[in-house]
Amino acid sequence: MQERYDPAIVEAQVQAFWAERKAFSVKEDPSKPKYYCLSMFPYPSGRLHMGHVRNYTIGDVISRFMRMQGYNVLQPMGWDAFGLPAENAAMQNGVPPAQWTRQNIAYMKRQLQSLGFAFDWERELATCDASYYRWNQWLFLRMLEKGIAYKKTGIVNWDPVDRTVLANEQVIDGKGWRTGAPVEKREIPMYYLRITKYAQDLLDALDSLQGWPERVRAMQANWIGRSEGVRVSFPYELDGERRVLNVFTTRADTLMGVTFCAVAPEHPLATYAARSNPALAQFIEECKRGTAMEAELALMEKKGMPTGLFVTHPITGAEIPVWVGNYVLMTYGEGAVMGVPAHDERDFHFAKKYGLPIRQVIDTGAGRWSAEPAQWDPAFESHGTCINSGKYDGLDHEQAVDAIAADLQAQGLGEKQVQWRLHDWAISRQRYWGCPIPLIHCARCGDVPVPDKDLPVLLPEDLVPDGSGNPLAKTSSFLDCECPNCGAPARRETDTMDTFVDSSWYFLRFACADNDSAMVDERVNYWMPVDQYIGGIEHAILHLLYARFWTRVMYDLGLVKVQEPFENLLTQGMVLNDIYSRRTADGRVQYFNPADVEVLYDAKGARIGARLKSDGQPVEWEGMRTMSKSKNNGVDPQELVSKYGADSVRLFMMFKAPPEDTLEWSDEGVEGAARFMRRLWRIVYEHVQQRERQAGAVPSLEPSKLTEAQRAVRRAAHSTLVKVTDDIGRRRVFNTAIAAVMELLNTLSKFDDDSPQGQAIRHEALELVVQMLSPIVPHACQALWEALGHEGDALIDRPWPKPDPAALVQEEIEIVVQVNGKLRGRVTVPAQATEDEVRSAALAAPNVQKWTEGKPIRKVIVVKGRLVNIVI
RNA sequence: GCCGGUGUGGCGGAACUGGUAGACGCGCCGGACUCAAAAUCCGGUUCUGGCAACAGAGUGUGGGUUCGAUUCCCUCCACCGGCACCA
Repeated sequence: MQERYDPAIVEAQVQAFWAERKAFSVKEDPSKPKYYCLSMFPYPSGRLHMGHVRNYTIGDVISRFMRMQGYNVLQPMGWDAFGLPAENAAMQNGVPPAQWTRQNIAYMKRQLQSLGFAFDWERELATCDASYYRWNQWLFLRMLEKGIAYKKTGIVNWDPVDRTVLANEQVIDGKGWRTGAPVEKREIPMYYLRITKYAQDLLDALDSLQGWPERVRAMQANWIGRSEGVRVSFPYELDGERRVLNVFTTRADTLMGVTFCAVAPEHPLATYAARSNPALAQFIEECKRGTAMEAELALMEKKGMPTGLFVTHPITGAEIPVWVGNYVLMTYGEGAVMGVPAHDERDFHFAKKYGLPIRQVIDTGAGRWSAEPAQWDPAFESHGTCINSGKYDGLDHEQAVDAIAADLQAQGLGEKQVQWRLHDWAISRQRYWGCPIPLIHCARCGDVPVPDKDLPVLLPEDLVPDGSGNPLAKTSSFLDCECPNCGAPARRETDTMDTFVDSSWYFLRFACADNDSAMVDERVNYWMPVDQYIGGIEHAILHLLYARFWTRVMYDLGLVKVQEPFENLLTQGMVLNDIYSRRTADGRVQYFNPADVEVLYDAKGARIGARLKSDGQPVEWEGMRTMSKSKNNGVDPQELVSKYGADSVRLFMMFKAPPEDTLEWSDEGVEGAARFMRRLWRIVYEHVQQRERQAGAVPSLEPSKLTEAQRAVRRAAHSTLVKVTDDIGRRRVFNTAIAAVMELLNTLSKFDDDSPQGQAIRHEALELVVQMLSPIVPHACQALWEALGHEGDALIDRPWPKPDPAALVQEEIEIVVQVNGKLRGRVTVPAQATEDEVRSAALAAPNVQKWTEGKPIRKVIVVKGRLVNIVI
C-alpha cells in the first residue's frame, strides 16, 4: 500500500481490475431478484457536462448499492444520437453528422469510463445505428396498420430564404436564426401518432405511479389536461347556408350571460370575414406574427376586432356579435369561445375595453349587482345560483349545466363533452439527421409503406447539410425508388422522425440490444419495468409521457408485458455555479470563469467581494445559475478528474446536496472532498502499518471483554451502518450518509487505543467504512479493501454488511429535561428505566430544581428514550 | 397570469413520525509543526450579554393548534422552476 493517496494510480489500477474481471457485464439470472437502474442517456454533444456527471453518479451509487444487496443489477448506457446539433456542427465545419456524432461518442465514452461508472458496455446502443432505428421504422409500420399513426397537415415555421423548416428554437423574435428573414407559417402534410387515444389511460395510471415525485405527476396531469364541459353551437347563416359556430365551455351555467363570441385569428370564420375587411385582415396578420402561446404573453393586452358577423344564441335566439380575439387559441377546443364578461375575468376586461354589455347571471353569494361593477373581483368567477336566466333561475352550477346541456342536446345544438389539452404527437421532421420514415410516394398508389423485408430504410451517412433544406430531398440515390405495389418509379419520403421517438423505447432495447431479428425478446420481460429511472426534471413531461405512450402501444401489440415503463423516478436537480462579471468601458458585460476569481472574506468568514486573480481588480458577483457558455461559468469534468480523481468528484457531487435539489458548485467543496479522501487513506494506511509492524494477524474481537470506551466506538460503527443503509437504500439521500461516515471517521481518529481489542475494533470499523463508501467512491474503496487484507477480492461482489445487534445495545441513555418547553438540563438513566424512574431523575436534576423550586408542578410529560417536559 | 417548489449560522446543508435547532462539510479565527510557506494536525465558530457558570433571542412575515412547532393549519412576502391566455 502506498503511503500517499494518488487517485490517478489507484483509479487506473482498479479500472483495470474491473475490466479484467468483466465486473460490470450482466446476464439474465432467474435465480436472483433483478434490479434495472437506468439513467437518461445523453445526447453526444462532444463532452460530458457536470449535469451528466451528477446524473450518472446517482445511478451508479444506487446500482452498486443494490448489487451489494444481492440484486442482479442492469445498468446500461447508450447514446441519443440523432438531432439538430450534429447538423449545425456539419454546417460549421463541413463534417458529416454521422462522423461528428461517432467521434463525440468515442470521446464521451472514455470520459464515462474514467469516472468508473459500472455500466454494462456490452449493451451499448446508439439511436443513429440502423440496428436500432430499423425498429422505429418497423413499429411505425405497425402503428400505421393499427391506425395509431396517420397523416394530416400541420403548421411549421418556414424560412423563405433558406427554403427550410425551422425548429421553434431556431426562430428568434419571429425571424430565422441564420437568415434573419421573417418566418412564415406553412401548412404541410405530416405524420401523427394518436396519443390522444391513450389520454384517459395515461391520466388514470398516474395514480399508480407512487414511486414518482408528486410534482411530475401533477405536471403530466396538467399537460394531458382533461376538462369536462359542454359543446355549445351558435347557429348562423352564411351565403344562404345554415351553419353553426361551436364553442367549448366548462361554464355552461353562464350561457344566459353570453354577450359576444370570440374566435381565434386562424378560425375559418375570421378568415372569411377578413376577405372583405382589410383592417381585420391586418389585425389577424398581426396576431399570427406575434409569438403566441408563450407564458409571458399571459400578461399581454387582450385585443380584438369585430368580424361584423353575428350568430344566434341557441336558447334565447338573441343576436350575438362575433369578434376575433388575440387570446383565443386555435389549437384548443373549437378555436372559439363564448364571452361571458360578468363571470370570466378575461371576458370582463375584453368587454370593458370594447364597450360590450356585461350581464350578471350568477348570484355568487355576494348578491345581485345594482349597477355594473367598474373593477373585476375574483369572486365573480365563483360558482353560485342562476339569476336573470329565465327557467334556469335558482339552479346551482351542476343543475344548470345539466339542464342547459339537456336542452341544447334536444335541439341538436350541443352536448356534454370531455376536452383534452393533449394533442396528437407530430413526428415528422423535415431534417436529415434522423430516422427515415419508411414510406414511398407513388403517383398511382399514393403513400405506400415500405415492406418489412426492405427494412431498414438506411439513412445515407455521407451527406453534409448546408442549411437550405433537407439534403435527403436532393440525393437521388435515396430519393428514387420503385413503388413496392406496382413497380413504377416512385419517391421516398424524406422526412425523418422526431428524436423523441428514439428515446421512447431505448430502455426496452437495452435488454436485448444484440437481437437483429426482433425489436424485443423474452429478456425484456425479465428486466422490465425499470426499477429506478434517473434524469433531469426538464424531461418531466414530453419524454416521460411519450415513453409511457409508446410502451402502451407495444403492450397492445403483445410485444411487452408492462404498460408503465418506469417504476420509480428520481429527478435530479441542476448544477449551478457562480457568475462573475465586469462592465467594460464600452458598456458591454464581460464574464469571468469562477476558477479565475478569488473570493474575499472578512474576519468572520463572510463574503465581502471578489477579484480577478490575474489583475487583482474587483469583479461583480451575479448570483448562481446553471452552467453555461454564455455566462462563462462552466466546469469541465475532465479537468477535475485529472486534478482530484474521479472519486473526489463523485464524493463532492453526492455530498454537497440531496439529489433532487439544485447543487451549487464550489471549488473549495471539491478540495474538501479530496481532503477527506486523503484522510481516509491515511487512517487506513496507519492502521495497516501498525499491523505490519506487529507482523501478526488482526486480533479477534471479543465483544464481552470490551471497555466502555471500546463499546462506544463499536456502537458508533454499527449505528453508522444502520443509518447509511437506510439513507442510501430507502431515503435515497447520500449527503447524510456521507456525513455519518465522516462523523464515524472523526470518532476513529480520536480513538487511540492500541490494545489488541482496540485494534480489532478499529479494523472492523475501517472495513465497514470502506464497504459503506464503496458505492460512492468505488476506486479508493477497492484499493483500501485489498490493503485491509482482502487481496484480489472484488468489493463490488461482497454482500452489503449487516450490523451486529449486540453492538447497538446501549446500557445508559441521556434524557433531555425541559421546563415549560425550554431546555434546562440532561440526565443519564439506564436504557430500560421505567417512566417513573425517568420522571424522578428528571425532577431531581439540579438545574431543573432551580426552575421548579417553590412552584406547583402541573404536569410532567415523559417521551420514552427522549425527553421529559415539566409544566409548571 | 396559472401550476409546482423552496425560504434554517458568513455559505452548502442536517434535524426521517410534532420532542436537544444548526449534524457533516466549506469559509473564517486561534494554536502546533516549519527558517518560512504549502500540506497536515489540534481547538474554536448562530446572535446578544457575561471571565465563566449561565441567561435571553433565534428556522422569510404575522397569527393559530399543542405541554412542546423548522416540522401541522391560515395570512402575507421573497426567490427559483415549469407552462398552457385552456374557455
